Amino acid sequence: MQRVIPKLLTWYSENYRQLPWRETQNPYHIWVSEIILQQTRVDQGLSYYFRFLDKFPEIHDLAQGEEAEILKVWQGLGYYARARNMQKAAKLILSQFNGDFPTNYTEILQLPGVGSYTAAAIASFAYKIPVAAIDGNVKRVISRFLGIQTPIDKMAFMKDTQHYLNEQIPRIEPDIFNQAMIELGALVCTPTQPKCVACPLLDECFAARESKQNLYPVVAKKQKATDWEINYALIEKDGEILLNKRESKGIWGGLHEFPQLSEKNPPKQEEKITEYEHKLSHKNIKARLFKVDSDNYLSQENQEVVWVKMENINFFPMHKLMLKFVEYLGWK
DNA sequence: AAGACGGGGTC
DNA sequence: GACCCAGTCTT
Repeated sequence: MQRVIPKLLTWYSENYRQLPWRETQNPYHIWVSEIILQQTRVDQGLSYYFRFLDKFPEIHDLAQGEEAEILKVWQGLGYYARARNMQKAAKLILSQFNGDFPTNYTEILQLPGVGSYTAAAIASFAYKIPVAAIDGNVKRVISRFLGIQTPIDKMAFMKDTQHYLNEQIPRIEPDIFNQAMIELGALVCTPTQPKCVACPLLDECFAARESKQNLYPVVAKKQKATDWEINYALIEKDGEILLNKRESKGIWGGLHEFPQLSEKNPPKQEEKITEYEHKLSHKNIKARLFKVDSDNYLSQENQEVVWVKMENINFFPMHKLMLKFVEYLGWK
């Protein structure tokens, strides 16, 4: 693609979005932005970026923060392992790198929560290291540009594309090349109705030449959501309610929610307060909230419960489903 | 190699 | 309702 790279870079210089993490070479700031933006749209992540850096201005602050404090900043963004991993990584940077952000691809890749894309993004954006950052945007661009039949979610596609782009990426300003490829996928080479007339790669694009833009990228997997029913218990006593902190691994790890009912405390339909359906990419949840008398509630195993004054409930990090209940109860 | 992991925008 | 977003980790 050497012939179209100059056009790509010119297109980028004339069309890029001005974003706060593009105004800095601070590796910590860039790292924060890249983690937030994993599987997350720019519009959705933008306010979190500012709040996160406001709360944790330096790596040091992140390493020493309370986990609940970090999850509270992350509340509502999803994929909460990202937040927990960031603190692990911050601690690792203090202990293994003397508090300085690692400066090469291999070391950056060692950080928890940092995979091949994020390591390449940080290495190129912060240190101008010529390694291709391949996210969903870039995969789509390359899939169409070369007309690749291998599904983009297969390892072979990533491997081949990494090799291909690592050879194509300019040694001068590799960061701009990566930004340009990502931006092209986000603004022009979009999943549906790509704006090919505005594309700097049009002349050499396989899909455009064959009018097969809609046949690429090829995708193998289609994730199907499974059903999940949750029965929560509203247990109140002396102006306090019971909250459970979820275990750190798995869904909503480390977040707080009402205790869940089970065989030991079966739900009574007549005590139902309200119910919500909550959709995740991998789960269709039907959640009900029951009023449970604190005297009749039997303590359950594997629960880390705490009594909380109602007016303090919002100090605890909670998931979106839980927030629906809190809002319904008028506590938010 | 496949599944788990959130929430939200778009068509 | 399906797709997919500046993906990574676990099994």
